[in-house]
Amino acid sequence: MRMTRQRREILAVLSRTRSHPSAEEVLRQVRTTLPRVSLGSVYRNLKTLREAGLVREIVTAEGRRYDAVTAPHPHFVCERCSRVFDLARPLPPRALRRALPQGFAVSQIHLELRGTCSECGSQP
Amino acid sequence: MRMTRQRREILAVLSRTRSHPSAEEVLRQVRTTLPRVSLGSVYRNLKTLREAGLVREIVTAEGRRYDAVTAPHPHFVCERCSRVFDLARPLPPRALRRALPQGFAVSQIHLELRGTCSECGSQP
DNA sequence: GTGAATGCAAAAGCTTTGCACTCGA
DNA sequence: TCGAGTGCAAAGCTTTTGCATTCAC
Repeated sequence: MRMTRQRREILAVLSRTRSHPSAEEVLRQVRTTLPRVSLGSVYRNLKTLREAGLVREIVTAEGRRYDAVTAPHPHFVCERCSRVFDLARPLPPRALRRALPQGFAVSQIHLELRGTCSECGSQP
Repeated sequence: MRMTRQRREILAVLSRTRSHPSAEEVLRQVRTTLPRVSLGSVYRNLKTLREAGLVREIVTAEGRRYDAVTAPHPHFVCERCSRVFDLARPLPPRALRRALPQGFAVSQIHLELRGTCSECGSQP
């Protein structure tokens, strides 16, 4: 994998935030440093970085978000402000495995909680 | 909510399968009975039925799927054949709640396991 | 030098929407 | 009857792709 300026910058943007930006938001951030980057390159690089295990894609009802923290951890999606929060990893996988039919092999666990974050909850 | 033939048939299709069809697949099924149904009506009805609590939308990396079983339960997505399977409800919510920051209110829990189903796993 | 990566623009999904017509209550 | 719902087609988004050019190695 060739480390182009675009690729490096996309990775840097994702590494320095915990806000789980969309591809469009990554583009905006990257353009503050490299103004001529195209949206196509952002998508291509997000895919390449994902395949290299450096970036994780989070699919929610609100769209696809990207995360440089690839260790498995659950997310909380606020249904009012659409922000995505990281949660600590709370899952005893034993309980899950017990629910699996014979012959099913798990490679990933996506756990997403939805609701209202503390900030939105304190507003009327 | 007016119970049109289209709406009734869409609900019937979803109720008689456990295969979590996409909107396109719902359309195909409904058209065996009502050949002139449009894709727009399928989407509009899925939305209406969802808002009425009669249908659940499942957002996965493979696209949106629909389910007439609205009781919360986790899913297993096979990464080879893309089929979606129902799992029994195994989650002790207490463990999850402990992971939540102060002030966050949970309205839904989406748990998705990914991997290889027994059928695909037994093939090379 | 050379092939992987880029920018640009077009294309390809998937989902929503505008509009005149239909039909369920 | 009459307004919610429909079919059709167009529009809207997001994501992917083709192609000539650029640039990291």
